Amino acid sequence: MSTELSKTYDPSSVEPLAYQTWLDEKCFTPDPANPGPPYCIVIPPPNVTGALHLGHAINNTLQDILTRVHRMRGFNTLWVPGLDHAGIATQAVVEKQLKEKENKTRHDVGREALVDRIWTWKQQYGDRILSQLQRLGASCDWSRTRFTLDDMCAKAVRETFFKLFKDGLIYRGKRLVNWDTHLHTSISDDELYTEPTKTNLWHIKYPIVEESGTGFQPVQHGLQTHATEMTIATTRPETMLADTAVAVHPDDPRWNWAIGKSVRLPLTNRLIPIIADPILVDMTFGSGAVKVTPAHDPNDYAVYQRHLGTPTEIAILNLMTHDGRVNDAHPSWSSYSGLTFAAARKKIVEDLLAQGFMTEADIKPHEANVSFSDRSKTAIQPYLSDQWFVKMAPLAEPALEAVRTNKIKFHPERHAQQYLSWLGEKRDWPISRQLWWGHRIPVWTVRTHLKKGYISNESAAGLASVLQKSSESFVILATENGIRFDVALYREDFLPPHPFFDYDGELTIQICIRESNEELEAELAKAGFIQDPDVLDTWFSSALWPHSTLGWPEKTPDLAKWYPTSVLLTGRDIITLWVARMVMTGIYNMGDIPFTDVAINPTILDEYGKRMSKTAGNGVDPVDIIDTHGADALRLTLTTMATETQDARMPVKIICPKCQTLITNPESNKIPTVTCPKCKTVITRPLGTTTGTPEAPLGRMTSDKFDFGRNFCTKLWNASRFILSNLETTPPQSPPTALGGSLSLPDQWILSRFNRTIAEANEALANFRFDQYARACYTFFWDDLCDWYIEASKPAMKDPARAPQTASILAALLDGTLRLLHPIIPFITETIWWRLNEVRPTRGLPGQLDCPPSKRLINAPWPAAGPTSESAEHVFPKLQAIVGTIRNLRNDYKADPKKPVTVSISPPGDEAARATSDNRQLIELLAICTITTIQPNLPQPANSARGTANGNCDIYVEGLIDPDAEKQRNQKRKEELTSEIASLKARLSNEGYVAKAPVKLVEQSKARLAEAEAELAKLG
RNA sequence: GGGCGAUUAGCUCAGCUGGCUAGAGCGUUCGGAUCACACCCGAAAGGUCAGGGGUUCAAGUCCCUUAUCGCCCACCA
Repeated sequence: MSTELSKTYDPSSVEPLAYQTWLDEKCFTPDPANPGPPYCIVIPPPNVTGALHLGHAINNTLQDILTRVHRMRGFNTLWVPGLDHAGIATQAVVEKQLKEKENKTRHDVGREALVDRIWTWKQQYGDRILSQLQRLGASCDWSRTRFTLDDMCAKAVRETFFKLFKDGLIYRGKRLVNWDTHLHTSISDDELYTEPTKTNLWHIKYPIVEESGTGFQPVQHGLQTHATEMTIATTRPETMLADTAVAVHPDDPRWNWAIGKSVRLPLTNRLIPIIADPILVDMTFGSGAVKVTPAHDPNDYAVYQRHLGTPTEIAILNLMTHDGRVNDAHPSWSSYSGLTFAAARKKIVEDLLAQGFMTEADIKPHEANVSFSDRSKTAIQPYLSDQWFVKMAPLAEPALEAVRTNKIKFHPERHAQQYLSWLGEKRDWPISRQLWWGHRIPVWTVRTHLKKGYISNESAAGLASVLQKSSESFVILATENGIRFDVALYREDFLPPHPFFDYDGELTIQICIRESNEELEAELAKAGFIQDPDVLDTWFSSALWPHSTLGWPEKTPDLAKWYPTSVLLTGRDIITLWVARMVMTGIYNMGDIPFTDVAINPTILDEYGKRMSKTAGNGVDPVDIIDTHGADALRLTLTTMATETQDARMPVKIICPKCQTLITNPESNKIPTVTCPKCKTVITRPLGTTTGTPEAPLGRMTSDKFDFGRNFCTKLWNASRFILSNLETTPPQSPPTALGGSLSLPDQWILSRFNRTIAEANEALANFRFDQYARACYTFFWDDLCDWYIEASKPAMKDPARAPQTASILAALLDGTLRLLHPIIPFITETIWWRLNEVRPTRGLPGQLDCPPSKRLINAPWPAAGPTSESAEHVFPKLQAIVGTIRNLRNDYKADPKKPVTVSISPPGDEAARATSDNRQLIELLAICTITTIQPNLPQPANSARGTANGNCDIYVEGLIDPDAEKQRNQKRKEELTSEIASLKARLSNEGYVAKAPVKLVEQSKARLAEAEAELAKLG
């Protein structure tokens, strides 16, 4: 097969071949036994909710860059790919689809069937995601692909849960969840939307009474007569039935005298205390008195928790049934029980009015933000429920320490703040979810009665037999009255005379089983134990990702080699949810941090400034871009966008599938189709998981931002073709590139620039400044190599004496450029490399680029930075400026583009004159001119146009006679110089400047002033 | 309300620890089918660095403040 490069660059013919070659040769699959220091990245596992968008593309491109760079640097490099089951989100999309297509709820199909359907979905989108990553060029080790629900991860999840349970870090507690009273399910915050809703603010009078038990006497306070009732304002009057306190601000003179007294709750006759709570109550809002309904309002629940265990502890009453009606838990609610909350509100308002606790004037229109369920579109209710929690304090402390002591570093650093402040709160982590898609909580529970000395009833007797069978595979926890009854121990201790067996009374017994064990579970079921129906928060499994993917809890060679991993690359939105938790579980399970660096990549926004997201449906499929621009172009463009700022905006257009017209993408994602303005085709918008129909084909997206990358790749392709064609016709110098003292100025300059670029790339990569890395390579290749060195090499290549060495340098530079760029644009560089290997198998730079080169670029060593030449980098730009000045004059005077002009040059001194003379040919070629004289202090020839390069080198172009143009030029130049002189003079006459600024700067200013004045004098 | 960030050329963005003529790509204008490349080459125009204060010999860069926008978190009885 020929590796010859086609005349035009076509990514679609290059990319699949290169990728397949890497796969075939197992370039991505490392062996832990191989030499080389470990380098490992674990992918932030994409959710299987849908396909990847450009946000994922940038994240994965950057990971691939680090992976490829380190592979080239000789590290034993592993990039672990994988997927996240994304509990709530995935179940939600499948349930939504079920509803739309079959009008069924999950209860209609049942747990097992729903989970099967979700697996089907996972298969479809999981495969899609992996193929997207491959199109992108990700050099992941696909043989190690993980999924957060696979057996390996499940084992890690079970082990971690068991460990936490055993250590007493998992407990059962109450929590307010968002309850969908229509679907009878709790839903996540993500599935809520709030809408300003017109409602009322009801002002209800609560009579104040002396402390409970002393009768309902209106309050007299000292000599002053205080109010005998409190007016509280509420948007939800129906919840008053479950009020358990009224809160006021302790500093509020209107009410603080009443703290410790009570109110008689209207309609129920219950006495509830007046308490002080400076956090809940805003003195400036409303009446300054707030009703507290802990079971039905998140803020009020927080009040309940704050006062728990203090003298002002308050009660908590749940008013609601699971379908959103008033329950019958309290006798005083009897006239309302069974009513929906809406109906109860109506009746309560009527009753309050009738009984004089409120007048019509106390009902005022109000607009409030009401939360609705995205799925059922009904108002959600806060609902008190039992949940599992992880205690954070013991886990958080070492995780905080790891970042405080710089064992883990964030890039950019500022993101550590978010991590530290969130973890610092140490709020317990609710880990149970009322879902079916996820890791089932491995706890079996029974409520039973124990009698002293023996387990009394049948189910508990069954327990005894279960216990006999099991080894160290379970932990028992027995609780009563919300207090942990400490009997949690291993089996060998779990025998009489353990205090457990002396307990007499009702007990809730929880058994956590370490590993999946069907036999044991069957025994438990027989003994009346029921497995918890809930599943774990999806973050519970992803928190283990860096060690679970490497095989933990088994002691695998992978784990030994690659844990801790090296860098975690992710978006800033999950620093708390994910990064912090990985650090905690990593330290807890492994005794060591999961990674040493956390690099945060920018968030990709759409053209309207909204975050690209799967659920929002404004994501752009990277494959769309790969099809229009190529994967390398996509990668390069994204890499240059990876700056330290946090956002990157991405304007996109929809391509009309019929006429290819580019259509502006509408902002609202509620618009499902667009119409092509040209051919009037109706197009389905590519929103998340939408697919086209025959009537409305799916549009695809593109963006001209990626022209940047495509143009660069084309340029690289063409320049390579040029260099290769030169190499084909020039005999190789042996040994490869003996770069002796015969180097010309351009040779020295370009090699120096090359070495500087390597150093810049290294530094940028060390700082995770991917944009700087890409730009350093871009500038070197295009501006220096193509625009100057290749042009300068053209005459050299025609000179038989100089051609072999020039060719060797070109070969080395192409080789080095390909190595430097490979991590960013792997496909095209690999393809060119193959051809270069054929055309010039021996090449290199001693000590920098190895020779013979490796067969595949992906395995080629990263270039070592060589010496730079200060003098070459000082002198060559002066020649560039001379060329620039001549070109400028040619343009300004409209010289015939093909005809050389006659030029004389007056450099500022003998040394400059020599350097100019030495490179006369180069200047003549690049500026299309013939140089007649190079001499300091040259008077201006007659009929010549004048320009200045480097501030002090006069250049005269003869034969360009255009008095008007000259006048205009001179005038403009005079103005520039005059203003520059004025500002320099002002600066130099500033005593503070001359006294305090560095001497070097002052000298420079003086020199520049002299130059400018001299030039102005010449202009007359 | 708390936190983070942004505001620099028409657009999208660089500009590190303050240093003297603020850069790039695209777009625009002018010129160019030259034997690597028109997805190209050469040249040019275009910016009181969001507004206002302050520190300093010197501010796009540091500090304060105002405005607008974005994201994350907490969300107002």
